[in-house]
Amino acid sequence: MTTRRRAAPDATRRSEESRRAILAAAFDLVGQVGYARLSIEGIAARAGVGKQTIYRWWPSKGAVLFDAFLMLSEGETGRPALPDTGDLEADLKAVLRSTVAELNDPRYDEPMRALNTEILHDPALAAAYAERLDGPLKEAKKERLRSAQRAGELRADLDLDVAVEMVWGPLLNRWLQRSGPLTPHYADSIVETALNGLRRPTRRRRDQH
Amino acid sequence: MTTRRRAAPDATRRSEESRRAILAAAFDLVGQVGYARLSIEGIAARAGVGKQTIYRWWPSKGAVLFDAFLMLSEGETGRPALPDTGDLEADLKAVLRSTVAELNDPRYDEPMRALNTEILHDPALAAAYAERLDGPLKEAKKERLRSAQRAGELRADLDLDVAVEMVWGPLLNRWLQRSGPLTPHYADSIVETALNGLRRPTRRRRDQH
Amino acid sequence: MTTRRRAAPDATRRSEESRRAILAAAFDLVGQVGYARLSIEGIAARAGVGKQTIYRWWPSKGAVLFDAFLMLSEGETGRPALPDTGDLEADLKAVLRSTVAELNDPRYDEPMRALNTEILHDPALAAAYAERLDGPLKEAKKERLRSAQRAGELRADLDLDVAVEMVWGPLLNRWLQRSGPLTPHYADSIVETALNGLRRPTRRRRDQH
Amino acid sequence: MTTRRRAAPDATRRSEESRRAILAAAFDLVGQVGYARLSIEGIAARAGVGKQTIYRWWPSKGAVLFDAFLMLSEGETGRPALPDTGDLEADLKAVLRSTVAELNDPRYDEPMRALNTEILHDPALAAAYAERLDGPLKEAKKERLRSAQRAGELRADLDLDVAVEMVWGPLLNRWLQRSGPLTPHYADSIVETALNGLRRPTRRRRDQH
DNA sequence: CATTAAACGAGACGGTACGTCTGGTCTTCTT
DNA sequence: AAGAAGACCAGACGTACCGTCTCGTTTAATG
Repeated sequence: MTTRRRAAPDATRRSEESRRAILAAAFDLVGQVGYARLSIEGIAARAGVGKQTIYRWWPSKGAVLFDAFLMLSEGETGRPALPDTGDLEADLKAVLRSTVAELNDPRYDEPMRALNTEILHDPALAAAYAERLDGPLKEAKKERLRSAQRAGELRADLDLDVAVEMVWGPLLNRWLQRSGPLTPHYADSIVETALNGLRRPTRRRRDQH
Repeated sequence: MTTRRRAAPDATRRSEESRRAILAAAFDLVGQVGYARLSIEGIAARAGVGKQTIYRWWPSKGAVLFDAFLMLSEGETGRPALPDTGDLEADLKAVLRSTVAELNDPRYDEPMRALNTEILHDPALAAAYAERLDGPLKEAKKERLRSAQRAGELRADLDLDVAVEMVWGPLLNRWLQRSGPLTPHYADSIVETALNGLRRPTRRRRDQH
Repeated sequence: MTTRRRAAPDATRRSEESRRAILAAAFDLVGQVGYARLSIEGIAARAGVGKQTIYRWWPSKGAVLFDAFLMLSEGETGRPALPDTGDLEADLKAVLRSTVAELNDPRYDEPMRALNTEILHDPALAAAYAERLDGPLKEAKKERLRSAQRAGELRADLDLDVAVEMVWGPLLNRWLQRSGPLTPHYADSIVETALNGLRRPTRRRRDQH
Repeated sequence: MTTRRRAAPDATRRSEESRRAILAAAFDLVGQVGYARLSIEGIAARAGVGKQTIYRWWPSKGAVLFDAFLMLSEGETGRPALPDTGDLEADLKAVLRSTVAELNDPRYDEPMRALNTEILHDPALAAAYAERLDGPLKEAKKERLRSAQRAGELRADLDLDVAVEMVWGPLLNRWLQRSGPLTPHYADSIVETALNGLRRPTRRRRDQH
């Protein structure tokens, strides 16, 4: 379905070169000056492009940024997968530790905060994010959990969406709100707590075996 | 948030009336026009106040908004506490269900998103938030968990900070990123999963008793 | 006005239909939106023509407008001539009165002002105007004066160019600068003043005869 | 009568420094880049002024230019007067010759063409021009003619407005339309022709004395 | 008649300037 | 001295056109 605004630009004539320059400029700039000072004018100037070329193809600053992330993620070949050594706990700890490292890297921190700012206020962008950027990643996470489920490591009746959020939600939240330090130990702690639960294990009845 | 520039304004002469008008205007406006279109000019005009009066007492738009929330929260007397019926699971479910309801209320949704936007980009504001707004609430949450811990409901070796994040992190994250619907059932699901953990319970050894 | 750039376009293939549509659109538009808001894009759109077709055949907006006037004037057959009843004063008054009427007609006023704007700033266009649009008309004016000169009505040593300017200059100037009302009485007044001169007639010496 | 748009700027707070800088910049720029390329942005940049400061006080580019001319003309002390040696013809020739020189000076040519362009299209500006810039000058011209009239040099029944236009109209018109060269000889020719008229003098009857 | 090269409509492109809006500073007058 | 008011410099906003440059698609002269 081709929803069109105004005079529907002709995508077949679109300049691929300009598109890439714009996305690269947007990503670079957001890392340099932060999201608040990121401007369409700045992107256009840095990309060597007319402003109209941005306005013609993107509805908002956030949409440009989103596509910039999309371009990066599409650079990665194939669909993502989490390591599966058979030891779920170790695998999750490894993944969360690397996520922690990434979030502590200022090269990724600022752009990702910028993207999250837009998602926060733009439901359409949030949907696009959920589908195109986070989607494949989340599927990989669920797939890893499903594998562990089949191996009998996880409860059979788990809601995998909730399970994924239980592992990654605390981490992302602490990052977004800066409510605490992001350390490898914290990553481990999340995994252990999520896997074991908060509840004190109760004694099993004797005849259970 | 009375960060000061230059020749420190004399707080004793500060107009309490203007201060309240500004904070009220900020809160009203952010709910009406959204965060992106919230402007200092708009707040000043709505509050019937000169722009300089805002710049004199607050360093940024976010700081005004923060103080607006602070004013609201200080309306609530005493320090907050979670219900404690002795049944942790039921209590948490009740609290999360009411949080879900609040987040679904458009009157709170937009202003709270606005506040989170600022926190996202301003570490100083994030610290202030952690200390003055979220702090007391988080303490209440931890207190409820501590109580359950004392009652033997929770593991003794729990890191309560992580435990709190395990319960509220998924919820806040789903809200911020709009990555799924916020339903009462979802609230319940979080609580159950967090308490029980993801792991399939292993059989206890017989000699445990 | 077929000034050419680059690889001279092949005039034999030129679309007469497009040319007429462009000139008509230009004339219509300048009357509707005024000269300041007349744009090549607007002309092209109104004429149902690509912009390049205009840029291919005309060097400037003014050149298009000039050709539009030229097209109109060439609609009039043969070369123009002023009435010659033998009474110069009456003939000039009649002509100036009709010119006054034309200049007061909003249908002609705006387009002619537009043309004069361009002439004001573009010497090449001024030359083209002098040669192709105003030229024949001026020749007709001079011819009428020459006829009167032959009849002994006018001084033998008159510079006819100056004489023509003496009659039409004041009128055009008042119109361009809106420095006064354009009335039939004004037309008469110009003719009388120009013919008789400003100077008070001196008494002739007796021996002149 | 204080016609106001929007929120009526408070003229008492107006920055005289900015005003002068803007007018000077406008005059300089129009002489350098011509009227077509004169832009509000350019004026603001050259004047070291925010664009809004121009938009706040002037309705159009032409109005700025007009005020720039006005500032210049008000530099001249007192009200203008034409020379009056008692010999009208000589005085007029001197004045027209100096006008011719001025119009041939590129320093004045371009700015004055620019002003005339605006007058051409903006009746309000034309009225302001007639009243404030051209007005005093025209009054001086009429005064000189009136003096000659009193001295018996000119007809008693002359319409002085028409008379003035008869002398200066041809010159201005030839300048605006570039319909011929502006030479000292041309200046003389106009004066002579205007004074003597086009008509061949008729013999006086003998009994006139 | 098919070929073919130019003109054509369409419109994307890098740009410039528009007129508006807001940010943050400074000044003036009032309370 | 603080506050309301608002002018100021600065600069981004989103739009309109500029003049150039492809794109296919007519269309007219030629081989």
